[in-house]
Amino acid sequence: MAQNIIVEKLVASGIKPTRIRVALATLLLSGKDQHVTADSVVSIARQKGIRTSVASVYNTLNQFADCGLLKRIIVDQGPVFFDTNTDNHYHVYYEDSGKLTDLPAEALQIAGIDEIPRTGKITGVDVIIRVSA
Amino acid sequence: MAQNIIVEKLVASGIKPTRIRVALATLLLSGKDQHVTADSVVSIARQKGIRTSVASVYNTLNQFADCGLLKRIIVDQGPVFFDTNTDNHYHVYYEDSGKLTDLPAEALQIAGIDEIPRTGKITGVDVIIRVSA
DNA sequence: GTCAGTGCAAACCCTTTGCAGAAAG
DNA sequence: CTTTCTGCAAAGGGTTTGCACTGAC
Repeated sequence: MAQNIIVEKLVASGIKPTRIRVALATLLLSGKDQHVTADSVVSIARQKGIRTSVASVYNTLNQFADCGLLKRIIVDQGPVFFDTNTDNHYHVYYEDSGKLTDLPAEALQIAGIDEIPRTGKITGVDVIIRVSA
Repeated sequence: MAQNIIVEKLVASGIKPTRIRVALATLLLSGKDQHVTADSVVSIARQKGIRTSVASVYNTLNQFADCGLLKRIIVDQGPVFFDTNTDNHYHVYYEDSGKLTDLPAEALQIAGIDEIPRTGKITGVDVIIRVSA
């Protein structure tokens, strides 16, 4: 079991590895990249027999996102997506289906970011390519 | 009065120029670029003595956005921003204050968009630079 | 007189919060 | 024991919807 690796990952991020946190981290952080919503995580978790609640899933996802284990992606006024791929990359959003796909950082070359007039430091560069039929 | 220019602009966009639509279009489309929310439009309108409702403001803003007179900008799970600048351009979002500022298209050079693997056509490229203190 | 447009309130979706019970050390 | 975590239900913010009324041709 890679359970101990998951636990280590949580501890390394400053998160106490409780039952729910380990369970959700196992679902989300040990497989391949995926885009989930709070709702979809509740479904997936229950399907796997993990007894939990909406509130706890939100708590956990927000914690994971705040400490960098997940990335929040906002595409519309609907639910927030959480991306298990935390590398620098971009997104393609299919407006018709609501599906979201990754775009590796190499797919786009963006120049000029450092020259942007601003006060404060850049905490993220979100790029969403919207596509429809 | 530039009222007739506003009416022409609505008609040209396929929108029947009713009382509320002309009033809001006058507020939004005749001055300089601004970022508004449904809520802020209700306030501004009432301040100017325009009697209207939340529902009508949403209806109107959504219509304007759907026909290209306004641009929707989604920055977080809060209210949707409507941008009166419909030119191709990007945004800087100040996470601490919730303020949004424009970034002219020339500020960033983005290469590779046309080569993105996709099905369907690109309806928008949203770029948000997130900044915090 | 017809039909779109408007306003109000209720409904809606997603998310957060308050609080009591459970679990962990 | 104490403290944090969890789950439920209720509240919250933003947006949309249902429906009756208004108003323009």
